Amino acid sequence: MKVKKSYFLEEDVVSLAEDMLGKVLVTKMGNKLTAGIITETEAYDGIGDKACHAYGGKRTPRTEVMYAQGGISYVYLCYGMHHLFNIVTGKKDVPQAVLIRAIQPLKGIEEILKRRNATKLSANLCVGPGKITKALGITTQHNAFDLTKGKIWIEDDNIQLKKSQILKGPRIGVDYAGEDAKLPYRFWVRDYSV
DNA sequence: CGTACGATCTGCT
DNA sequence: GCAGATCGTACGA
Repeated sequence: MKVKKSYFLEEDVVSLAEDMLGKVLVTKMGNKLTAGIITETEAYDGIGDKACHAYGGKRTPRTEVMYAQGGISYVYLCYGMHHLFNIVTGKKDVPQAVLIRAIQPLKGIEEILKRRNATKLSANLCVGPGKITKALGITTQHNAFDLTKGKIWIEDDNIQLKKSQILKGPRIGVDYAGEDAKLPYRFWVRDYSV
């Protein structure tokens, strides 16, 4: 079932990033339904986190959406060509977000393959933040979407993961963040199989 | 207004 | 393993 708004508000962003492993990210673009199990996430923890776009309370047209109440999307363009999908969490004016880095394709596999320009499933097909947006058809047009109402949502299908399957470590590509680059804010599932 | 660069991926070697 | 792709955003002038 679809998760409620309150899910995105009640815990801190780091706990949520870990908890989102095993949840299902679903998009419905036109009549194309695609979904995948979330297998890798990263937390970006507000104005005190040097790796966060809102570090130091920075507010720009791009980051503004992170200051809204949780439960909406934050999609932005990276390296001029990749759309990265984040889930805003927490209270209004607290700019936190969870970056979805990898999924395991679950529904609409054919459509996912078509969008990814692939002919068969492979281990790396939807591993990497730029790949999952392409696979699910997410672009910057889907920025600031309400994840409890629109064409993008999160489902809790009660998929059980063992504690021992969940690993954590430093985030990727945030070397510029100094000490904060070392924080264990990245979570992923190992040995994942359906 | 001009410019430098990024929470990356792919294809070729 | 490595370079090239490719452009919105942020920031300084």
